[in-house]
Amino acid sequence: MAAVESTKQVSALGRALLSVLCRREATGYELSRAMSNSTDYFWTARHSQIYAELARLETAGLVRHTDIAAAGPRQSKRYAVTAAGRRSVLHWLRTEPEAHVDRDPVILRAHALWLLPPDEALEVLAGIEDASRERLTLYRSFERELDDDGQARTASHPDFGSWATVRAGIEFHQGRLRWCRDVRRRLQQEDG
Amino acid sequence: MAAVESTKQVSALGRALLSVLCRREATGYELSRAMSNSTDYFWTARHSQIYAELARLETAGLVRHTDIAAAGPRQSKRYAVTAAGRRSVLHWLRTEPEAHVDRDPVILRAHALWLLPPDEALEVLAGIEDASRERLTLYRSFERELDDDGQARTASHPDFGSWATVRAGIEFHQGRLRWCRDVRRRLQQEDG
DNA sequence: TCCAGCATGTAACCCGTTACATGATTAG
DNA sequence: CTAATCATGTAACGGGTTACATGCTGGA
Repeated sequence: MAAVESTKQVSALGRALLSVLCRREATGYELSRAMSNSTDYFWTARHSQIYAELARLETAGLVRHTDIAAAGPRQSKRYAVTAAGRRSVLHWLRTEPEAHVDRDPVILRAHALWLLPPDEALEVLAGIEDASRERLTLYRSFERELDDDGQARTASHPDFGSWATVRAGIEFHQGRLRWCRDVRRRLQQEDG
Repeated sequence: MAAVESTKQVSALGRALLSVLCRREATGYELSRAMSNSTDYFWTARHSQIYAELARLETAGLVRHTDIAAAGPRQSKRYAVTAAGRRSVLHWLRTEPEAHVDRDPVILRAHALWLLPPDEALEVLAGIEDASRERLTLYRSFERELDDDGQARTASHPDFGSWATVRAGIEFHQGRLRWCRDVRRRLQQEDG
């Protein structure tokens, strides 16, 4: 008798958690620390969501926990992917990429930018530019760390995944800066 | 006595709708046609959401409708921004840009890519690349149309806003293609 | 003493998607 | 005759954020 392989779909958050747990075992708290700041250009989630999703993954048989002693009042739960969990990640990687709708507030502003006088529009643009520059220096320092460590060059090492996401962040913000330059040029044509 | 200026915050969708209505009056149906496909790299929403949000904007006094004859059984409602609506858009444009968390499925895949053997990872990458190339040709044709029309050069013309969003889409996918190239190189280093 | 960090969890709420519902006109 | 398009709307549900709750340890 084959085990009942989760008929239910794993959510995107579930995949993100599994994908982290494929690297190393972790508690919900550790996962939430790693994912509640979006500084690593990967995936964000709050602890409230993570604890709930871990429970769901466990009933689906994709992760398993062992109780460990903890500093706080409660016991801590160390989660690990099961064989079925790893299989489900690999299966997902082999399926067609899902469509992505991005609702980016910068794009909203861009769409309404014509309503502002050019000099004010330039200010808005400068704000966007500053934010992207800041992100860029952050991601670049991450990339340097990963490159110095060397493991990110090995395609089968977890660091390769980290490098790939950080690189995507870099490329994104470089693109955004180029966009800022393009828009600025047109605004200045008008202004000058 | 000054009118009670909406104490409630306008949602992102609300701002998107106002920003379209600042260009031209429109019915809910027209708005939903314009926004239900994400082909113009601006903002997406379903009609169910749009009709509800328009009602909210109206009670907040930011838009106003006039009934018009329609093809269907119901009357159609043509919406227009009010002075307060236009003010609220301008006010928002002058506030600090909000942070954006993007949960991009491509990034999720990238993070887990090390789990696949290099040749399969290359296939995944090729799929991502194809999707971005397709988008790029679409957006480039939009940009050409806008540039041919000429109005997009005028910073105070609505087309300037369209051009800016389309340009952002182009820059985004160019960045993504560069990313694909970078990742592919590292994978091939491993492979070859 | 008081605050930060550890370590869970629950509940209320908002935003977005999917699906249900209605009914007229027009093109095939 | 049938399907698509016009043109609204409601309801159920899932994902995500914010806020509430608990209680221990270690440092300022």
